[in-house]
Amino acid sequence: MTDRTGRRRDSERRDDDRRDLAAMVHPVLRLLVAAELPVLAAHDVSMWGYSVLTALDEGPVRTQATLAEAIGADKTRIIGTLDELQDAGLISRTPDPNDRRARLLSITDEGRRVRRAVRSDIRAKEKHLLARLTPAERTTFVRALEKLSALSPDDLPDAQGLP
Amino acid sequence: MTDRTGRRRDSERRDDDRRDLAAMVHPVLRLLVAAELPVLAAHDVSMWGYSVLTALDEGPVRTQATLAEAIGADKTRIIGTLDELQDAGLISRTPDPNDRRARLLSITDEGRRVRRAVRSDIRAKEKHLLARLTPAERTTFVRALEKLSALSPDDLPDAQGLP
DNA sequence: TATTGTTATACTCTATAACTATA
DNA sequence: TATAGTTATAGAGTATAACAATA
Repeated sequence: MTDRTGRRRDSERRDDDRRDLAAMVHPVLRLLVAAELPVLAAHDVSMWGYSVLTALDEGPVRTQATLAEAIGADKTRIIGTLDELQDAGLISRTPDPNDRRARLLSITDEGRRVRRAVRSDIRAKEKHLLARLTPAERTTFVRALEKLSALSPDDLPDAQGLP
Repeated sequence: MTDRTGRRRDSERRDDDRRDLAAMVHPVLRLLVAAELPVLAAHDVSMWGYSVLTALDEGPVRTQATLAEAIGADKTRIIGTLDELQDAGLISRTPDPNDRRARLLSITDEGRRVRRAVRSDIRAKEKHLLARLTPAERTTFVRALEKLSALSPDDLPDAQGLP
């Protein structure tokens, strides 16, 4: 049934023998990032910059902290990114007249153009990777990813932060 | 058909409107890592340590560089990890008598025990996450991950390193 | 006093290169 | 001289805390 080290033979492989999810997801992410970096570089946008453009293309945001949280970043570390995007004319960033502490953030037409150009190039590369899957696998894989990526850490068991 | 900003309404959503894969995979990995860290801490193993144990549980390895490459790490950065694992008695690490430059690496019985205990705990947490998917989605998702995680950077289009 | 954004500091991770020991 | 491993250094990325402006 099992060999000396406790591993099952291929013919008897069960779901149990698979690697941990993280051990599979990590290389996949590495692959995707490797595919994206040259595209981003060609369009002169950083990874965080692209993430910001994507978020703002969904609609404007009233504070930088909100935006930072939306893309899973620290509020202090997107500042440089916002500076770059603003200098490049890809986003607009002005103090809220009603509360001058906050910065109204929105994507510009040029920003939208760049974002979509980048996305189109990335899509093309993703297509090559997803071609390794059957059409049915592709659809299900993407839907599963959408579901799982929408979860928050609070959805983990025992994830209630210690008060 | 599309609203002012070019977004389609939900009822007409097409595959095209999905986020980029990396934008979905990244949060999923974050979630998985958040789930794993407390487990690893409870067993006094680092993430890299666990990765090494997993690799060595597949069988012994003759050089550290080989092991490093197998787990996608730099050969210099697993040294500390190997020190810890060895001190904890979880791996054996001895010079190859035939070529004393190389280090024969293998997992110990205790290492195997720890690795499996960790894996079992991680599996339990993964189960909670995968419960968000239907059984059919689960199976397909895992299989798709297995396929994609097996790809190398060379499988990307235009990935031929410049000579 | 509380909140938003910014800057400064330190800390972690990683990569590069220099070194040792074997061959 | 070439290879495996180690150590040292520096660099990038990130988080923490202090600060300035506004409310």
